Amino acid sequence: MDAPKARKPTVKSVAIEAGVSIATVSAVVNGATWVPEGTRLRVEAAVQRLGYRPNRLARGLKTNQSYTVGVIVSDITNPFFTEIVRSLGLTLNRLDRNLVLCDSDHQFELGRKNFMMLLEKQVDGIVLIGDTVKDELLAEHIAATGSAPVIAIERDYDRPDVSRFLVDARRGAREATRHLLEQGYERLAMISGPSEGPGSTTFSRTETIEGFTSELLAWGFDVDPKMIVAGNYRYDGGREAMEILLGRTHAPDAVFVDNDLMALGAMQVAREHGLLIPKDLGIVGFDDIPGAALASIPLTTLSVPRVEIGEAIANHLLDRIADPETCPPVRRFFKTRLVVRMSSTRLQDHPAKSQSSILKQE
Amino acid sequence: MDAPKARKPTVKSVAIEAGVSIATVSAVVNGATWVPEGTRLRVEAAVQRLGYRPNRLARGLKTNQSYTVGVIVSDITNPFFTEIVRSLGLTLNRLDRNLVLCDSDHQFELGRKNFMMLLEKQVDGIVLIGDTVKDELLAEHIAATGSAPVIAIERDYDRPDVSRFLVDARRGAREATRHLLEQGYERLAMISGPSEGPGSTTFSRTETIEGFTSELLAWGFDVDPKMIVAGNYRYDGGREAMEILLGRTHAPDAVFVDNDLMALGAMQVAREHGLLIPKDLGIVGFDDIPGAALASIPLTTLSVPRVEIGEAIANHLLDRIADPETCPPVRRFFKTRLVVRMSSTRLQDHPAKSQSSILKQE
DNA sequence: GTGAATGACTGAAACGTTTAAGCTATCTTG
DNA sequence: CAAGATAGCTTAAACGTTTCAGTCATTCAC
Repeated sequence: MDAPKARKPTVKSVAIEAGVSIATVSAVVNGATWVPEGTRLRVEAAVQRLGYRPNRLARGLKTNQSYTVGVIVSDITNPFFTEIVRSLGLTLNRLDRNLVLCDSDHQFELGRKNFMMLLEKQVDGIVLIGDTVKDELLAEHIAATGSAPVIAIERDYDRPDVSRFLVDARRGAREATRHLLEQGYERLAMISGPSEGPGSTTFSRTETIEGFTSELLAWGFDVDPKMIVAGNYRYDGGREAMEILLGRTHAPDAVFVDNDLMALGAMQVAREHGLLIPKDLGIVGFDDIPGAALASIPLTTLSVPRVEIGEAIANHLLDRIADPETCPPVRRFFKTRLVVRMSSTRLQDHPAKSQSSILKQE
Repeated sequence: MDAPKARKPTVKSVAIEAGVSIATVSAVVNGATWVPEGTRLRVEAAVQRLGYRPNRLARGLKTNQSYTVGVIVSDITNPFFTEIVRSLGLTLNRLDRNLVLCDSDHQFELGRKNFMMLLEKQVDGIVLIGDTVKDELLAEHIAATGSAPVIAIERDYDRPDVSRFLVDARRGAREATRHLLEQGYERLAMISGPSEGPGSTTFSRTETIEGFTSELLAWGFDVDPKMIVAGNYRYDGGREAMEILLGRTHAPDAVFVDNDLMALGAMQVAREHGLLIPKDLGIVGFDDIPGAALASIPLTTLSVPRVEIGEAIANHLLDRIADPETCPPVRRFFKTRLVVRMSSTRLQDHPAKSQSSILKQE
C-alpha cells in the first residue's frame, strides 16, 4: 500500500545484501587485512548501494570509546579561548574525533552539570578551560574507575592525574612590568582576575600578581596592595577596575592587566577620563587577542601561542587515551612573548603618541 | 591478590545492590511514577552508594536519540558566529542536550567530513552556520530515512525540509545604503562575500548586494559593478578589497561592507592610505560584533540579534525533534538594526571627526 | 597419506540500556 | 465469592556494533 517503511541500513542489512555474515561486514568496514579482494569489493558495493554508515553509538558502546572529547570553557566568547578551542577542534577532527563544547558561563553550577553530562556521554577525554570545574568534582570522579583523562589549562589543579598546560604567566608578568618601568612609568597598578568565585583560582591570576610584585620589588619599588584591583576577565570588569583605580588619590600612570578584554575596557575608561595613552597612562594586556592590535590605541600585550596549545592538547590527549601507561599526565609550560604596541611606548617617539588624546570620543 | 578490578557501575550492579530487577532500576532512574516510595529510596540509595551514572551511549542506542545536536560552522573565530553558537549551546544545555562543534575552516571538504561524522554519531539535529556544506550533500542525506532535522543560518538552502533562520539582509543593506547617502556620500562602493567557493552562496551575500544596488537605483544613482568587490568575510579579505577599491581611478567615498570583520580591515587600510574617516570615507559594516564598537573609529553597523537567534534555533530544533509532524520546517527572518557610530557620521559635528586621520599609526 | 598450518569465513555473546509483555498477589465490585 | 482490575514487580528481547572462538576447506610438510 504505502512505501516500505525503510529503516536505516545496518551491518545486518549489508550482510544480507552482500551475502556474507555480519562479522565479515564489520571486518571490511574496519579494514581488517584478512578479507580477500573479492569479498571486500562485494561488501563495499553493498555498503554503497544501501548507503550504509556505521552507527557510532553502537560502536562506542561495544568498544567503550566514544571518539569524542568534551571541553568545558567558562566563556567561549573570550577570543583567547575561542582560538584555543578552534585549534583543538580542528586537530581532533583531523584525528577523526569530535569535540563537544560546553560553555559554563562562568558558573560553578553549570560547570558541574557539564562535567557530569560529559562523563555520562562516555567522552574519551575532558579539557577544562577556565576554572568553573571545582577540584572536589575532579577528585570525586577521577578516583572512579575508568575515568577519562583530564587536561586543564588556565588552572593548575593540584592533582598528579590531571595534565596541565599552562602559560608561564609569572615570567610574562615580570617582562611586562619591566617594560613599563623601562618606559619610565613609576606608579604601576595592576588589574587582575576576581579575588573570589569563578576566575579566582586561575593559574594566571596568582602568577601574574606574583610576577608583577616581584619585578617591582626587584626595582626597588614597594608594592601597595591597593594598586592591585580585581576584575572579572571581561570587558566591563576592566572598565570597573579602571574606574576604581582612577578614583584613587594617587592614581597610577601605568597598568598591567591580566587579560586583553579587561585591558581594552580599562583603556576605554582612561580615555573617557581624558587621559592620553600612552603619555599619561601606559597599558599592557595579556593574551594578544585579535582585538588588541586593532584597538583605538593598539595594545601592548603578552602573546600566547594559542594554536600550538590547542594542537598540543589534542595530541597529548589522544596519546593518553591510546595508552595511559606510556603517556602519564604532564605539566607543560608555554612561553609568552611581549608584543610592544602603542599603548605603552612613551619613550620611542611615536608619531601618534602626543595626539592620541584627541581620539577620545562619545 | 590485587584490588578487585572494579568496573563502572551499571544498572545491573545497582539492581543487585538494591535487590531489585534492572527494569526497576531503570524505572527509578527515569522517574517512572509507578515505583512506590520504599523501593525508590532503596534504589536511589544504591545508586548513591555505587556512584552510578547512566551510560548515555547505551541509552541512545536503545532509544535512538543521542541527546546531542551537531553544529557545523565555517569559522568559530568569527565573533558573530561565536555568539550564536554560545547562545545555542547554553540553551541546549539548559534543555539537557549537548552540542558537538565542528569548525569546517571554510573548506567544503571539511564540511562534508563533519556532516558525515555527525550523522554517524546519530545526532538529533544539525545546525549549519555558513555555507561549507553543499546542498548535494543535504539532498543525498536528508532523503535518507530517519535523518535528523537540519537548520541552516546564513544560507538559504532551497529545500523545504531544512529550516532556515535568516537575517533580513536586503532590508538592512538598503537602510545602510540610505544612511550613507543621507550623510552626503556620493560614490558608494561595497565589499561583499566571495564570488565563488565557500562563502559565495551565503544568503547575506546576494541579498546585501541587491539591497545595496536597489537603494542606489532608487536614489537615481547608477551602479558600477566594478564598485562591488568580493572579500572573504575575514579581516584580511577586507584589507585586500579595500586596497583594490582605493586603487581605482574613481575611488569611492563610502563603502558598505558585508560583515564587520572585513569592515575593520577595510577601515585600517583606508587609514593607512591617509584617508580621514568619516570625512574622506564613510564605512558601514554588518553584524555588530563587539569589536565594532571598540574600533579606532567606532564602526557604524547593522546589529543582528544573535542571542535571540541562538535561542530560537535551539527551541525550534527541539520542537522538531520532539515531533516533526506538528512542527514543520520554517523559514524565519530576523530584523537588523542600524547602529550609527562615528565611521559614517559626516553630517553631525562629531568632536573627533576632523582629526581622526592623526590616528593612523605603525 | 597423515597431521598441522593456513585462509576465509561464521555464530553468538557481549556492551548497557529501555520497554513490552507477563506474572503474582492483593483489592475492588456486583 | 468469582471475576476483573490494579499495584508492583520481573523476564527477556531488542538496539547496532565488535570480537572471540570456532568451523570447514584447502594447502603444505614430510
